Amino acid sequence: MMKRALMVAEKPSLAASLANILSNGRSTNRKGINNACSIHEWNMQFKGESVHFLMTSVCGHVMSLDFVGKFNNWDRVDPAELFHCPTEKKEAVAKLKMPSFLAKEAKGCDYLVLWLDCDKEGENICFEVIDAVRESMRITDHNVFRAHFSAITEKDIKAAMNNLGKPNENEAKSVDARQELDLRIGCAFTRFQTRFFQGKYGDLDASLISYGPCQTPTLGFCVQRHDEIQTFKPEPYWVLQVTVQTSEGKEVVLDWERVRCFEKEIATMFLMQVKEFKEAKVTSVSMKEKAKVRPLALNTVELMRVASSGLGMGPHHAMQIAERLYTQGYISYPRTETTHYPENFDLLEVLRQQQHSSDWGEEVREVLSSGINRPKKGHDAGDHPPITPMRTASRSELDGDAWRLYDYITRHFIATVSRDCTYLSTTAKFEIGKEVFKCTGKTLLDPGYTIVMHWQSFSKNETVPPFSDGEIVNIQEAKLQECQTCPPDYLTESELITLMEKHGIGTDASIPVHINNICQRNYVAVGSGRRLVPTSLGIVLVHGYQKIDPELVLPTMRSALEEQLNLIAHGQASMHAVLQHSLEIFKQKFLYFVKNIEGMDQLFEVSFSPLAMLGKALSRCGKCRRYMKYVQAKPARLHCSHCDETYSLPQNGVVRIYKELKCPLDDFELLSWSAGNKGKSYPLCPYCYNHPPFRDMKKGSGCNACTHPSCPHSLNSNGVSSCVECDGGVLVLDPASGPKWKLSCNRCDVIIHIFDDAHKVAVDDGTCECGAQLICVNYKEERTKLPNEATELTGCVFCSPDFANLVEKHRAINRPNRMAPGGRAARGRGRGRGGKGRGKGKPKDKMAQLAAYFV
DNA sequence: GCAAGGTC
Repeated sequence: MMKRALMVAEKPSLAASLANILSNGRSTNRKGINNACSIHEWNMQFKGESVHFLMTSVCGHVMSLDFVGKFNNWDRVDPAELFHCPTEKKEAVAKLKMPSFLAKEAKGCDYLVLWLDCDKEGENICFEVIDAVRESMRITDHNVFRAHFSAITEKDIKAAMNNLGKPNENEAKSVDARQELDLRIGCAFTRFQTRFFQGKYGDLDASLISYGPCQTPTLGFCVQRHDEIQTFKPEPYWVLQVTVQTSEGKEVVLDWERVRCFEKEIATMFLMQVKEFKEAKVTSVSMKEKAKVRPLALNTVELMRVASSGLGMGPHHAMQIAERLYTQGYISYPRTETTHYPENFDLLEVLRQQQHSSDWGEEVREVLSSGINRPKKGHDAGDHPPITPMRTASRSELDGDAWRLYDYITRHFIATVSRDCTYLSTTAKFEIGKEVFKCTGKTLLDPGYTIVMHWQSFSKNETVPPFSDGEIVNIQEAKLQECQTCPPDYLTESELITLMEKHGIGTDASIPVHINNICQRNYVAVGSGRRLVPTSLGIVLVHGYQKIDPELVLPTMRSALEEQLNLIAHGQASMHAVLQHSLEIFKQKFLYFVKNIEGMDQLFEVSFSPLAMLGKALSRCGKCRRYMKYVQAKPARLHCSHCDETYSLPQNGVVRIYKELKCPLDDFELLSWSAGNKGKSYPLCPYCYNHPPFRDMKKGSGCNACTHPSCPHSLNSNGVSSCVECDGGVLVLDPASGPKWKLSCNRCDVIIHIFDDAHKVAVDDGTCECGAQLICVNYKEERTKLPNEATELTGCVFCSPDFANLVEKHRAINRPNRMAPGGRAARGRGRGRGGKGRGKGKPKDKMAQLAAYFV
């Protein structure tokens, strides 16, 4: 039987190109089970025999790192634990079913050839792929290969195929280490600061106060510029300005060679000296041919810079549009670091496609007829060719921003093969006494690429009148001009991208994400000219880090971390050693930060208002009976200033008091939540919403204990009875506890299990002499445990003899009393074991589920 | 709900 080889690329587009090259255009194509990846097949000689090849791809990382389930609970986990708690790899995008897709295609394969991108992330994905196919094919040292390629060209790809190597485990491990460090450090700091400041201030206007080794230094750049502006002290200075008249009577303003002077007396002295003369003498006229060079081929970072500064589009938005242009076939792959066209890149063909364009066809035809200029030598990062147009588009087929981006990409491409713009730079020097002045001008020789990139062309007034050596001209005016030094302006997005690139913060793909993050988290706002103006939250955060531990916000922190990771990649240190070392350092930094958070808090105090000062009284607290305040600013929440407790609420809706009713479990006044005017509303108890009373009930799952007519927890309904073991306690029937039904008291620690295997249990309308509500139980006929095969029984769990055999009453051990005098225990009741199913899901689903138990 | 990195 013919042997089979599975080949895997990093993304579908690359799999298609590789298959096309390797099969000489003879591959067949089918969709994979996840509908995202295609499989290209053909036969080809390999290792001396004909082999059936399958070329497919992943979509970036197959797996991603996360904490194991219970450590994702912000309430129960101390963020310091995140530095050592267990982690696990989860499928990066569950709906792509990537591991099972790969496993399926690997079945019956004899070879695995990895065509992941040739960088550390790609190396890491190699091992994710190997892990995914391990069960389906026998993986040995001899049947797994790694293709090393530096450009998607026939020459390079075929050479890679003929010279396969092995995946680099050290590089992959360095990525594993990076993932773990980023996860643990980022989440620990984020959770701590979010909790700390959200519990104190009501007008932060941010639901998350995040920290990240990339996003925080990014914010740092913006705040640094803000500080420079704030601390800037304008200084006056004086400029000696002389206007002369040419022989043709034209006025020309000369530039002073000393440029400016910061002392008025001295400047005045120079002026007096100059004033003694009526004429200026031209001492030299020099002319030099200079060039404005054509641009380098376009890569992602440059595209983002231009989109922001030239087109007013944010980098995130620009990349979304670029991606759409790419998938529609208008441009080449838009994520690349490379600024150098591959040797066999058909520049002429791409250019010819554009020659009939009504927008730049004329310029293209000119370039074609005069012959293309060899593009400037750029940098080949070995990833993808530079960004170029792939087919013509007209203004009508692309909408606004898509057209503007396509227009730029195409003009940029044409410019890279156009001539440089050349001009004559003329400098005339003048002497007035001992002072020297000059006047420079530019005369266009050849507009070159600026015809197509017209916004870079010369303005008309840059030419200089034809002075000649030794010429004497009249001085028309000499005066001092008083000026002031100006502060820098806020950082433009384009400048920020340059800074990030320079300091190695983020990658071409993640730079827009980080910038987007700090905007969305309300740390910076985008001002006019796409300048990034930090908000008071952003400023206070950065100043706080600088006060406690400046390294946390330093751009060098990321590169220091990368240096450690490189030790792993180069095999100079084990992953374990590096992780242990770096995690220990950051854990100490974290603990120090927590201990000294007061320093940051002092800054918050000045800019923000404490929760207690904000909001309006809304509903009563179940613990102290005082009114709690509703804080409307994001995230909406309730705050009891007497108990100093904050209760989160469902977001993006309207919260009102609900009929002045109280929750039977904890005496908190009930609220009604509705989504806008026409949206559905449901009642909720603020305490139960934060501390679910039943096991399996997700925090924040909506109506927990309330008096909504259809809510089973209501006293008016069927879920709650009085407890007669204690004074004033309420027995709650846990609707999710069947078939071992459970009633538990919210005041004493009684738990009553009843009617194992009962089909349905409900609290009846009737009341027993002892004061408890009657309980009604239903069995299915075949499973009844009642005398005479009855299927229904109503009675009291405390006194009815009929119930004696069916009730099991005990006291919970170590269960904190929900209404203990010293304040309510934080833990809810009766969440004995984990599990899934009932009690989960959206509020409305849960209502339906609960209702089903009691109707 | 959290990071950063791939990519769709």
